Amino acid sequence: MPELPEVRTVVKFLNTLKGNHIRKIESYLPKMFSSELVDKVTNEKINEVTALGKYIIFHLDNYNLISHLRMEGKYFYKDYYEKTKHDHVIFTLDKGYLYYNDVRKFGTFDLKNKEETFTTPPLSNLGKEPFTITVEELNQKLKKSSRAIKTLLLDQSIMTGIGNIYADEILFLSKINPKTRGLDITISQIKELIKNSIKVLNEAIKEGGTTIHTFSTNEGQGWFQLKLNVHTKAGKPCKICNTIIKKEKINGRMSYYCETCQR
DNA sequence: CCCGTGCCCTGGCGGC
DNA sequence: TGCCGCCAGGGCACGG
Repeated sequence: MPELPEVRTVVKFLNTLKGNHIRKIESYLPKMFSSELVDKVTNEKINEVTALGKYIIFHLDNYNLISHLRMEGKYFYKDYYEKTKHDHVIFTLDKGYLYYNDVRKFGTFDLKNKEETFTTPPLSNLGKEPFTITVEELNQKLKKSSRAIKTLLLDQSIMTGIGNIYADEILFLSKINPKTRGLDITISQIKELIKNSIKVLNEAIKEGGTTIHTFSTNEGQGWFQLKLNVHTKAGKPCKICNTIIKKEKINGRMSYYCETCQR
């Protein structure tokens, strides 16, 4: 499931394609990529690809194409044409083909005029990334909520970029129980949360992301799964204190944590 | 306004 | 061995 580090990895790869025009688009899933999008995007040039949280932004000539991979969306580039299973959108470029592949069909595409890109949903709903949020800004959002900190870390309108894997890892490093209410989080804990969010995300970016289910790119898979402390470690001993890692659903999201280290 | 729930979708896995 | 049923999971619509 692509979170900020995986999206950064994909964007790095997509930027190798900039300068290409999108000469033709085949959409096999109009619900995901409508014929109106096909018409508008055809013949536009990919000038730049950037990321915001978990969103990919293709900067075209007249529009910005916003892509979200959700659970299993992937981009593949080949210099030849070969439609495979679960390829839903195929972009013919000046040189080669870009394939959008998505087993669960959860991914989304939005097309925006340049000036409305960041001022309309979905991007206008996002909080800052952990790299730029301040302690005071995060405090303002957490202190009025009785929801669990795990849930709040997943709320993209508070901070953007963190998903289920990294939320568990960040809480472990910060020694915070995932069920702690937002309003019970102290200022020093907020400092820890921001510090560890940056640390975990940067390390994961360095590893090319985390491959737990199927995340991969043309560059291959990511390797951060080898550095996970708690996520997917149910039944195994905590690396710090040997307590067995607990697996528990919190507000509908599977969560992994150490009951001893995270109080 | 705030929060919880259900939905989208399909491969993989547990159970029998 | 084979088949059925259930589950994961990000973001959004909806309802209390």
